[in-house]
Amino acid sequence: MPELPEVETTRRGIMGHLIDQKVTKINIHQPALRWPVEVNKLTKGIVGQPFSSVNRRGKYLLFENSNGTMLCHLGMSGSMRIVTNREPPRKHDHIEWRLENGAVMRFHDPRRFGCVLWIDTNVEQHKLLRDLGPEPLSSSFSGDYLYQRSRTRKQAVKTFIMDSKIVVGVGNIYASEALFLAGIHPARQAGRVSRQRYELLVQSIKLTLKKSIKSGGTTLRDFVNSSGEPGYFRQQLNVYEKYDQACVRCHSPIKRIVQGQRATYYCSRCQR
DNA sequence: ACTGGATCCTGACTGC
DNA sequence: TGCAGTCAGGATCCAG
Repeated sequence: MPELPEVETTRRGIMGHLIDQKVTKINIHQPALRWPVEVNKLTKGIVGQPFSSVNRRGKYLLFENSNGTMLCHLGMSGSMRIVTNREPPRKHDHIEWRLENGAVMRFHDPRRFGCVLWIDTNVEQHKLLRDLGPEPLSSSFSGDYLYQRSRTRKQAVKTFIMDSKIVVGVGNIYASEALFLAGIHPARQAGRVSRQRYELLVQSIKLTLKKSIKSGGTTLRDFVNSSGEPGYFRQQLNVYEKYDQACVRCHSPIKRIVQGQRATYYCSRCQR
């Protein structure tokens, strides 16, 4: 489910409810997530403390308090909601955090590809974060950067930009969408894209992500924000899940291929 | 160093 | 109705 815009939408939605509110209790109904939740460690780290900030690195959410950092990933089907303490938990609400003002945050994740970890060492050096590429909306993510990193790569440009060691946060939807905007064929070898076209691709990635954040992200099946509402960027998608439909630019039918076990959508006339 | 494939899991949907 | 097969916003791990 969530790519960078959906995670950022979640972060903005939950942040105001959490800051300076002590966590009074944590209930872990299902610890078997992507990695087992370390119940004692996590409980000890967060109960009795308020979170001082909620940050994002790529698709990871980082909840900081004076003891350390709680790191969450929403995986494919995860969402984080703020509800009242009277709302009954739903199926697949695996973890809940109770706050002193009565609000409750719940982590919902049917497929359980997400994770919730407690880190009491330097977060930036954590195994899951230390090798991550730049943030796509930062100035260090430039056409020149992608051009330099790609020179030795024979991999397809689509899987290349989805590699979090290259750049974080570009998932399956936005990779297809950005390549369409930039007019680059998704199967083109990363090492055979010109500097000028990488410049355009970087602009397209930034634009696509920014516009999606403005719309509250993309809901295909089940993404909801912290208030339980869907995102509305789906209406602005040009190619994703548009197989056989007319390209908005040239009207030829949108193609679908599979790359790295993921569906890719593109226009064979507009993208070379 | 780099690449592709298998893998974790549940649910929605399709076709027989 | 039921059952099998396919497909999903991710990304680690491992073999080659």
